[in-house]
Amino acid sequence: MAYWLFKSEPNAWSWDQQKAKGDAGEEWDGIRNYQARNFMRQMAIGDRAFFYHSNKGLEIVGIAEVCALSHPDSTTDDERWDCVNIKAVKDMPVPVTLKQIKATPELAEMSLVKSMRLSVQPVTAQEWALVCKMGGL
DNA sequence: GCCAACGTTGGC
DNA sequence: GCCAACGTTGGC
Repeated sequence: MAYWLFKSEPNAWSWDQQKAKGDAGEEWDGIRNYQARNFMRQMAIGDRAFFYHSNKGLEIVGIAEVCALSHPDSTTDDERWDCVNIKAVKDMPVPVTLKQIKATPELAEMSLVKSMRLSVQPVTAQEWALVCKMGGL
């Protein structure tokens, strides 16, 4: 199983909205970046992902799971863009902030720090375990 | 709201 | 195929 991180502006699509969708999940559409798309194409059903609030919050607020493989993005006719669906799994008992991540040497290599603008990113097993621990899981 | 970083576009 | 211009993202 692989680990990922999805970024969303809470104004556009928040963790609460994601949770409201329940197990049905929701299409992670609107991605118009090749790197992010390529990562989504690599995802498998059951892969876990952090749900990060950008712009407002700046913290990892929950854990989601990939529940549909990469398919054409329904919000565009442009066939270049694919996306997966994700569903909320659980809240982070204690949200892990960007500030904390930046202050943690073991997490200095995270894409969140290194490639700030990438909206879908891979997370290593080590990073996953540590962030979960910091979040109280 | 500003602005730096960075990805994409398009003219040559 | 290069690179300048432009648009977008996202932290501050």
